[in-house]
Amino acid sequence: MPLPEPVPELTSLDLLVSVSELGSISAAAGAHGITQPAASMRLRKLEQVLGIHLLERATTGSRLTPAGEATVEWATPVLHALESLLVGTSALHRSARSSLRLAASMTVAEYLVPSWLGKLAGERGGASVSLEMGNTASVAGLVADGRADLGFIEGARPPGRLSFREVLEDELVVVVGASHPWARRRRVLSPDELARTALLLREEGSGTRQVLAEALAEHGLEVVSAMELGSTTAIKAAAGAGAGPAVLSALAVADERESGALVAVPCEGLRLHRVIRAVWSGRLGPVAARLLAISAGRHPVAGQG
Amino acid sequence: MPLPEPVPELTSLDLLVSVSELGSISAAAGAHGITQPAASMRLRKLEQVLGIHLLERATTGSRLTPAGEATVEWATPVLHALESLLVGTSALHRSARSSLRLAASMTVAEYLVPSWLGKLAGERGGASVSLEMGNTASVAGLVADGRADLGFIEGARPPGRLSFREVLEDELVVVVGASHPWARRRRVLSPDELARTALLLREEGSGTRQVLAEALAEHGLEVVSAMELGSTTAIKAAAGAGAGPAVLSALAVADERESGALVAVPCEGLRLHRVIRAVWSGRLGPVAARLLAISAGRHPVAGQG
DNA sequence: GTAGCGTTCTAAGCTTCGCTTATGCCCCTT
DNA sequence: AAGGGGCATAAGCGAAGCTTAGAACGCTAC
Repeated sequence: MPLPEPVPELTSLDLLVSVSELGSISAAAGAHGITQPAASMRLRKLEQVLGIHLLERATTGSRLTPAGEATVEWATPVLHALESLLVGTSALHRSARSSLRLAASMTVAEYLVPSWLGKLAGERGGASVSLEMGNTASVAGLVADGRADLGFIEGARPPGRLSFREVLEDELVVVVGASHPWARRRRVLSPDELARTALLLREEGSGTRQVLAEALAEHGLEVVSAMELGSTTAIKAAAGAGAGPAVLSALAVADERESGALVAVPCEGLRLHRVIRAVWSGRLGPVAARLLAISAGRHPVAGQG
Repeated sequence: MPLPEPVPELTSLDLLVSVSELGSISAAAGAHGITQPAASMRLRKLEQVLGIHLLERATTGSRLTPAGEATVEWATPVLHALESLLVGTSALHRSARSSLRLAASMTVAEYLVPSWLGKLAGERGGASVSLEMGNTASVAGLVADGRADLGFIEGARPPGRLSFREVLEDELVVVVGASHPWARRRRVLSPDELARTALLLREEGSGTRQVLAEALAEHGLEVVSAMELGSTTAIKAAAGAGAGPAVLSALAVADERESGALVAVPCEGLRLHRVIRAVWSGRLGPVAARLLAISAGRHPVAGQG
């Protein structure tokens, strides 16, 4: 479902935030490395795109209107989320030398690493971090080979003589779109019932699917797929549209559950837990140790509520 | 602190999400109303801006690389936050006729209304909602005059014969930047101590400042301002930079507390609560009733933890 | 009161970027 | 073997955005 046009520009939203902090258009322009007329035009266009007055301009500077203040408040989470994206993608460059080389499973890399790196950057500015994604085996391999300083794996205990530490617990949850009958269901789901239902799943080989299959296998059951999709996003979109139930990591659906787009269905009698552990080899450097401490800090519980 | 250049385009991120859902560049192009070469160019540029390969192109369609999947996951919160911004700003148009006319105090309008409207839109598509912002008195006036169907006010009990209902409780919290000494403080803050400290505040007349002043007045104390700033954002930025403690609504600093940019300092003996109430006059229409139900639903507790 | 500084808008000119149309190649399917 | 879907390339056009330059306005200090 594409965005409605027209869409405000990220740089213009950022510029508006700067105006609110600095008090004048020209100061904000300077901070962004553009000229004052350019900044003025961008803000005028932003007002036009949003259809509201954002600034009260005066020859002594510019103040935000109440609508402008609200827009700044609404823009802040957009820009924060963008920063996470930039932190994550920039870590994915195969940079030659980095002060910290991470390796992580998909779930950890996608949902946890950017916020950890954000906190790390908040404390020590100039740490260049690289990130490699892979399954548990390949992450363990990178760490064992010394090609990664610190790794994060799911489920299995680390092989060999790697040091490890439990970081947090993840849990798979059954989710459906808000329009699905199960969204209003009160009874707890039984393993049997889940196995009789066609589910939205990743292709064979996905770690999440494997955990689900093993949990069902303990009851002598097998997964039935309604549709095999290529990405977590595709599964979430399909489930949200009511295409059926899906089983995903609680970390992956935290946002959608909060916004109400997806509803978790309580489920009983299945071992859908998995532990996320940090692994490393030898002695940790100072930056790696700091990241480990951040990652093992308090986290919102990924419960099934 | 401006964004680093270059910044990815929102429409390109949205396009990437569509590719991940639809499985091909040309299908995504069609969904966005642009031609296939244009979509191809945008995605190529996005890859260049982010510095990573996002797509595995083939003559049978395109699949996301692992890095592409992660990018989609990271883009999703950006786009969700953007949708909230668009919902909020579009409600601020003074539209001639709307199926629901809201009035709300700044805090409610900024931090709660967009998510309520998002949920409302999720259930009933075509409700056009308008939003007016103001202080408690003006909101009550709009509702009493029949120029708003439903209002949300803070603190005071609604005047006159308006119907009302408690929606949630808000709380003011003392926050400091992560580098401030109080961030690592263990002792609880006393009213006396708070009054002896110069604080970052809005100008006189702000509702938040008034609540703080009244709470201190109960102890015979007065607020001391270190700096008077024009917007909540400016205060948060200054506090985050370590300029001093600020006192803000828990709703306003929820994001920053989660990200660690701001730290709440426990505080004892002050009445920093305020109740947020919905107010209306006469009989509620179906859309207004639905929004009221959404607003009075469960919410994350705005505690002082 | 006047000079000066900082703020804003306007205007003109230029460059650059992005989209569309048209075309060719490749691979899978029938 | 032929057709269709999907992606890339090339050319041309149009528009959008930035910079430089100039002018008006208001506050402040002398």
